[in-house]
Amino acid sequence: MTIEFAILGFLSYEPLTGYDLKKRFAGSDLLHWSGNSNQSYPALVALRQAGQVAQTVEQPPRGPARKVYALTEAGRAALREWLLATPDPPTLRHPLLVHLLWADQLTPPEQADLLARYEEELNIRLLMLREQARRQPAEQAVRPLREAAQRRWLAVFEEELAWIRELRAELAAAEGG
Amino acid sequence: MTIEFAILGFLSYEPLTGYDLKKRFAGSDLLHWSGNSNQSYPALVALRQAGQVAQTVEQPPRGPARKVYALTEAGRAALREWLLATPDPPTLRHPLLVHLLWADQLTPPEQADLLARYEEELNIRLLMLREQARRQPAEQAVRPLREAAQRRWLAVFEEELAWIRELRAELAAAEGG
DNA sequence: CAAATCATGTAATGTGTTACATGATTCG
DNA sequence: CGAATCATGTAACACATTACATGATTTG
Repeated sequence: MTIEFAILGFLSYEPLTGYDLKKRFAGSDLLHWSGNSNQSYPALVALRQAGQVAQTVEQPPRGPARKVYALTEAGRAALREWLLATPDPPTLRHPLLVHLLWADQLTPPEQADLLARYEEELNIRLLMLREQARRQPAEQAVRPLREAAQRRWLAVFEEELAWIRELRAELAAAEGG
Repeated sequence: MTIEFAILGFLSYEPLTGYDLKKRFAGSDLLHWSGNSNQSYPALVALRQAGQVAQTVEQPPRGPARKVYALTEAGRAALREWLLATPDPPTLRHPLLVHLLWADQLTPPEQADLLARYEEELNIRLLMLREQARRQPAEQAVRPLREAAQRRWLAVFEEELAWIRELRAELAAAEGG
C-alpha cells in the first residue's frame, strides 16, 4: 500500500495542498505515513503525472504560492479500484514479544520491571491516541465504516493494555504464591 | 529494533550458522525479518566485528564450509542489556482500516464483499500461524514468557478475526433490517 | 521579538524485500 | 535425474525517517 491511495482518499472530500496532506498524515496514527514532506510532495508530483490529480496554483496577495490539488475523473476511478481490492492482512511489529522470547533469562524482578515499564509506555500511547481522536472535528456526513475503523484502531491498543495487565498479574501471582 | 539482538537471542541457546538463523527467521512471523540472506549474513559480520560473536569455520569431508557462530561474553552482555531496555509500543500497519476510512463511498454490497474477502485472507493467515506454531518442536526447557509471547501473537490475529466477523454481522443487520 | 505555523521542497540514511549468483548434496 | 535443501553471499530496488534548507506570516 502506497501513500498515493490515501492522498486520493483525502482529495475525494476536498481539494488540498501538499501541506494540508502532510498535516493530515501527521495527525493520524492509523495512516502510518508520518507526515514527512518527503512523501506527500513527490507523491503529488507522481499522481499529477499519472493524470489522477489536477494542480491549481493560487498566488495570494502576499505570501508564498499555494499548489492546490484536486481529484480528476481518472483519480476518482483509481481510488474506487483501490477501495475494491482486497487489503492485505495487518502487519504487526511487536518489540515486546520479541523481548519475551528470551526474557526467561532475566530474574523475576527484572521481568516484572520490564513489563511495568512497557505498560507505562503503552498507557502514554493510549493517552495520545485518545487525545488524537478527541481533536478530530465531528464530521457533518455520517460515515459508519470510517468510524468503525477509528474505533478499531483504539481497541487494538486497549486490548494490548488489557493483555499486559493480565500477564503482569499472572507473573506476580506465580512469584508471590 | 535491529535483527542483531534476535540473532544474539538465538545464539544464546546454541551456536548456529547464518543459514540456520535464516531458517529461524523465515519460520517465525513474530520475528518479522523474513529470512532473507541479505540480513543475517551481514549482521553476523557486524556482530563479529563488535566482538559479540565468535566464528568457527567447519570444513566437512565433503561439501561447502560452514561458518558456525557462537555467543561471546560481550555478546551475552549485549543481549542482557537489550533485554532490560524498555521495548517500544507495537507498530501496526492495517491496510483494511485505511480502506475503511473511505469505504463509505462504496455501495453496501461492495462493502460486504470487501469485508468477506478480507475475512477469508485473515483465515488463511491464521491457518498458517497455527500450522507454524504446531511445527515448532516442544522445547525441553520451560520458558513461560516465550510461550506467553507466542500465544499472544496468535491471539492478536484471533481478536482481529472476531472483530471482522462482528463488523460484518452489524453491516448485514443494518442492511437487512 | 521569538516561536509557531504556513508552504515548498531536497539530501542522507536506515531498513527491508526480491531477485540474482554460485555450487554441492540429498531426497523422491 | 529433477527438485529441494544446504550453504554463502551480492545487487537492485522499495519504502520510511530524520534532518536539512528556505522564507513569509501569524500568534503570544
